[in-house]
Amino acid sequence: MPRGTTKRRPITITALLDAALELFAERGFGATSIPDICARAGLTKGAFYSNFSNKDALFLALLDRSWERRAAWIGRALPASEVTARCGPGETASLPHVAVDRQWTLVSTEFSLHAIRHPEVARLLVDHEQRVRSELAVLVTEALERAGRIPTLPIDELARMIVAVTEGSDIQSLTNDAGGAVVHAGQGPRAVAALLQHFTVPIASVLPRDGDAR
Amino acid sequence: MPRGTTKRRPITITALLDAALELFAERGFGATSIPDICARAGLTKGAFYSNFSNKDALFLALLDRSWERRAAWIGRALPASEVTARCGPGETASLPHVAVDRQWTLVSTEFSLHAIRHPEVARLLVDHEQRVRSELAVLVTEALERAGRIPTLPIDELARMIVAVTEGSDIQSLTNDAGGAVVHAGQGPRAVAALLQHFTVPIASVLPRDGDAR
DNA sequence: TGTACATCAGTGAACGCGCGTTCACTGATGTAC
DNA sequence: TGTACATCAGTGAACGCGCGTTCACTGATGTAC
Repeated sequence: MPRGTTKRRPITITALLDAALELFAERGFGATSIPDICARAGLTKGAFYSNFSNKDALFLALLDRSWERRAAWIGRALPASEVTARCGPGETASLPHVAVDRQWTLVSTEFSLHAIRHPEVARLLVDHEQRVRSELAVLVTEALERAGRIPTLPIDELARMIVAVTEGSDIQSLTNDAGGAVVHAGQGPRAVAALLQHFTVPIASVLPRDGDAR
Repeated sequence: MPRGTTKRRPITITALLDAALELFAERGFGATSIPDICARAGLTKGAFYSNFSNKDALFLALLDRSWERRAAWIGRALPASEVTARCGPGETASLPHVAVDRQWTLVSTEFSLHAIRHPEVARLLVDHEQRVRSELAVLVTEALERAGRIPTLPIDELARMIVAVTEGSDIQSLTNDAGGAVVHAGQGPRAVAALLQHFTVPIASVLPRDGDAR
């Protein structure tokens, strides 16, 4: 007599989430119906209601799953910033061009709009963003250390600005090249570089030099 | 025998656009139905179809009207930037806190998502953003002149970054304070200040000084 | 200014369709022995 | 390993509702004289 979850259930859930992610990116959350999602997943509507109470619940489940994947976003954003931290003024022009993740940008922006309109979702999102910023803060600090610089404001605030400028310029890039397959990050990395430089100082200007009296 | 537009029509159109703007901000474009809009405007569905062919057409008309109002956004963003341009490094902490326009941020972000998904709308949006950046460029240039600085990259690219960082941090601020009535712009102005400082130099370092030989 | 009348703009009933949701059912899954 | 069977997970038909859209109509608007 089966009690716990059977092996079929996670397969069904994955199929539904995959289908929903595709459709939310293609058409948007509001323009996607439950029958649409089931058809794309190759399942019936009953399968949907057996796993989620409604479209909002699926949205939250998708949000949960997507958050794990956002770690990849940080990995993508950081190499560019790292290059930057080593650069002097005026040398930031040749940053590597990072491709924008169209699907993630569309869906996460829609998540944000949804959160702004539903305070109980916003609380979840704020918690998540805090976790992402913590991870980002570690990576930024390491990159700055290697470049011999330290931040002049709380690292969390710096991370906040980096996230804001990246998301803003990702949307801008997608609008500018709405039809194209591969979209590049436009001015984003350059602006991040400017932030990293402006809100840090060389470590030498803070630490006592060799031979300094104490 | 009336031929042109009667005086009733613009009143009806304004009522429909006002209602749509409110509802799109409250619930989002996809979650707002045509009957919703008509009810809020105090009109019947026939009035809607007498003026617009469908919800997309109304969306474009609203976009058109909202663009005029975005001039106000520039006026709101600039004073903060202007203060900044006068500041030296480390003095950017006390920037005035600008309130975020919740309705505009929500609707314009949804416009952007809509444009990314519909290339023919994206073309309209790109044209508009270009016009906004031109206006912004003039204002930024003036502010920098008063501060005795000149940009080290094309002014349009600088304007692009300012728009990206402002929009990104507006959304972030709204998420962080989703319930509140008045939302402040968070790290946005500070990041703009950093950009203005990083991508400009004092005019004195470029112009020949008094007494320099030619 | 006033009246007659042509045209316009919004009304409200009607329609068919697809949505969200429910539920009796059946085949799949896993357990006990 | 094999069989019997209890439970689970997805099926698919059914439902009522509200959506988008149409259209004959009527009161409002503006013109001609």
